[in-house]
This record gives sequence, C-alpha cells and structure tokens, in this order.
Amino acid sequence: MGRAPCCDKANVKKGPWSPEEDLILKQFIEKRGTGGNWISLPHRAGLKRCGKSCRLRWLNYLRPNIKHGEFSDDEDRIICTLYSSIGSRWSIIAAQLPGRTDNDIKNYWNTKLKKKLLISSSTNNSGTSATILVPSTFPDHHHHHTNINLFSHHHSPYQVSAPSSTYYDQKPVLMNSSNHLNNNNNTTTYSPPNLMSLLSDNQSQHSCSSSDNGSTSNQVSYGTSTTTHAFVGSTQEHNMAYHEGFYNFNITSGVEEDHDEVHKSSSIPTPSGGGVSHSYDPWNERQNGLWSDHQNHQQLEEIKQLVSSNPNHNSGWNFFMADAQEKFMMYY
DNA sequence: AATGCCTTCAACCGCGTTCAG
DNA sequence: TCTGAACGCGGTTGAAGGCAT
Repeated sequence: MGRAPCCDKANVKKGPWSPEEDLILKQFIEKRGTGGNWISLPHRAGLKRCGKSCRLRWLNYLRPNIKHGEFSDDEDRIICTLYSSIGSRWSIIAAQLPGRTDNDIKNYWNTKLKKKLLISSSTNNSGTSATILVPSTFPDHHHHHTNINLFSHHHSPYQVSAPSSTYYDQKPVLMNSSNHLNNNNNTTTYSPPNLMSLLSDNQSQHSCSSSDNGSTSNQVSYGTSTTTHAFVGSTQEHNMAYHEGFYNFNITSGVEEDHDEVHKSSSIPTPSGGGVSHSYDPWNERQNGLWSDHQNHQQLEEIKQLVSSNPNHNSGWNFFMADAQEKFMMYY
C-alpha cells in the first residue's frame, strides 16, 4: 500500500515555474507568510501547484538573500571539508553557507566540485598514491557506545568511537594508500583525511599558523592564542544542531563545559531542547531558513578559520557518540 | 546547418522524521 | 501511546543550453 499523494496530481501543474507563478507565490508569502502550512498554501494563493513544489520554489529560488552564481574558494573549502566530514548532508552544509541552498550545493558538488577534486587529486598525487574519494562506513558493531575520553587522545591518530546513527552510514573519507581507518578493539583510529589539500595550492595557502610538518594537533593557533575547537550537541539535538548551526566550546581544559553554559556562551544560537531552557524561535532566529546575516557571518567566519587553519596535513574531524548523552562532537 | 552528446540545474519523487490531535 | 498529516531531506530525472563533429 503506497503513501497517499500529497496533492491531487491531476489538478496540479508540474514543470518549470512561469514568472507569473513566481510573482504570485512571492507576493503571497511576503504578504501573508506560509501560514505554517505549505499544503494549503497554493490553494490560498490561487496557484495550481503542489504545496511541496511551492515550498521548493520558495526555498530554492524566491526567498530573499538567495545567492546564485559562482561559488567562492571559501565556499568550496567549506563544502569540501564538511562533505569529507559528514557526507552528503546537504542541508547541514547549506546551513553554513549563507544564501546557498542545499539543492544548489548538491548540484554544485555533483557537477563541478567533485570533478575539480578528482582532477586535483590525480595531479597532486601523480607519482605517489592515488587519492580517491570514497564513502566509508564506520563500523557499526556498537549501537551503544562506551564513553571515551576524547581529551586523552589529543594527538593523532584520533580515537573514534563508531557512531551508530545513520548520519554516518555514508560518511565519506579520503583514502589513500595509507589506510586512515583501523579497527582496534572497540575503537577505530582515524587519521583524518586531507581533502582540502586536493584543492589548488593557491586555495590551500592560508594564514592561520599550523605546523606543516605533517604532525597533527587538535590545537589551532590564531595569532598568539591557542584555541581548540569542538562542536557538541546531544543526540536529540544533534539533528537540530546540524540544522541550526554548529555549537562550539572551548575544551582547552579538557573538561567539557556545561551544555547550558555552552549554549549561553556560544556565538551561535542554539535550539532549545535537551534541557536547555532558553526559548528558541526558529522563525525569528533563522528566517527563511537562514540565519541572519550577523549570525551567518559569525558562523561562516568560524568555519573559515577552522577550514583554512590547517589545510595541508592531518587536520580533520573527529566523531564520537558518547553513550550517556549520545553526544556528537566534531573535534578539530 | 543539422545532429548528437554532454553539462547544468530546476524540479520532482519517495521516504524518514516530526508533531498535533 | 498511536496515528495520520505535513515537513524536510537526499537522490534522481529531464528540459534546456552549450559544444563538438
């Protein structure tokens, strides 16, 4: 038994949107909003379109501040880094790129960036090992995880407890002749991939200081201060965290900060839930599916720093899911 | 100029997730 | 707690334009 269709297929128009339809939809939403119901919106607006189609058209094309056209090097870098870390979670990646839609990024990746990387990889690795982009599956033999002290493994290879969430099922990594993944009892050692190095040298030259001797540290220096980054959210939140922006907190002490404090102190707004009491209004916080420019800017800058800080060696992301709170961390 | 192939990207489809009743 | 409607996501499709022959 199939799912009931979301609309009367016989009475809805399909295919490309006309300028007239665009105008009707745009004016209606700007004037009345979505009303929290996309299904009824086309009827209310007088459009012979499926609600899903309207939603897509608005989100991907009509809403304000949508950015079309060429992707910048910074955007390339962010996409590559996030793809190498989390795979084809386009909406999450899009959340880090103000004005870009998941569809946009997905198309861009599939049509251009992937090829660019493949070309770069064959160039950069000529005479050495071939670097290929492959989806990897973390071993999934533990649906429950043993707490690991991430902070006791500050040096590469990172310790990774295999996450169980389907979020990671297709996590791609760059593999070269030296295998990045090794199973070791209950933990997987993971030498983070160096996807960014596949981008052009020009793109890889960035100012944040980091060792270029191949050594790995989770500590990233910005000027005279040393900062260690991580992103954290509880499992119930990690979906939201992904959607609404990354959390960050300082782990230089090796002690995880209180979540409430993390949220309070974070420059990135976080959703409510998981015991976090402050109110969260997604519409105010992220109108039209995007953070405000200021918020976007802050997030973007943080990610830029992360991405650009360590492009040439084993910088990377570390994942783990702790059992008790099933925390998800991206550990840099 | 005509044809066929390739690339791009807007739009669709189906399914998992969320949420209200 | 259960159920169904709606949402949101990622994969796929297909029309349109560009390019080579």
